[in-house]
Amino acid sequence: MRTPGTEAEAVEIQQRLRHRVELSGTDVSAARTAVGLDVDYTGDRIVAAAVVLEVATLEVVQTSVAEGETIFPYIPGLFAFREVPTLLAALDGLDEAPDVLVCDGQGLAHPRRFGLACHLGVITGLPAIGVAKTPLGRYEMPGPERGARAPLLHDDGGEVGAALRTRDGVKPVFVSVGHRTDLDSACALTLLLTPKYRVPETTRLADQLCRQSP
DNA sequence: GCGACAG
DNA sequence: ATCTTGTCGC
Repeated sequence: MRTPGTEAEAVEIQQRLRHRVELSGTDVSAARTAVGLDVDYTGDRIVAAAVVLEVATLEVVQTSVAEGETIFPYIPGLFAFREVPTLLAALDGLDEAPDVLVCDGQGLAHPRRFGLACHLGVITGLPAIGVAKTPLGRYEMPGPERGARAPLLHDDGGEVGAALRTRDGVKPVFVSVGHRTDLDSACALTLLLTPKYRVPETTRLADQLCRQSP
């Protein structure tokens, strides 16, 4: 997918691709491997990192880094166009495809139900979930214990994700389906990836890796 | 029209 | 995302 020249063109691309999202098919909590994806900005450069973990042990299987130029501006709702090209390059550097993509941003929890995790899932054909640190829409507050969850809501009232508590008494993360899985599986996987910190190990390690790769 | 708005 | 110290708690 080339970088859109205008905001309107970007929206058209999302409208066209959104129908390819599959909302079931894989229990990602049974995945053997999961890849964490994140980027870091430095001036007009962008560094993307992919870290593959074995879900059962949380041990690193492989890492990959790619660098590119920041072309598309940051626009909430179109944020994926800024990061997708370099993230795909990082994924290309992996020897074998991971079982699921764990993205740092929204999946269906997006104004057009097509956030970053949907972009990456549909383009790669791999199961994908979005785990964001802040939500785009409204949400109900889950109970205070790890594992508690409450609906993340679209403006039209539909449930597009979940506010999921990954640590007792700590602000929840915002989980949504990206591609080829369901919300229950996505939340279950997120809990497997958060034994100690609020944010999934996949995302934490990818964040560390791209942050230290100038 | 205005504000809010993933990273 | 980034600008930014010390502090409280497990």
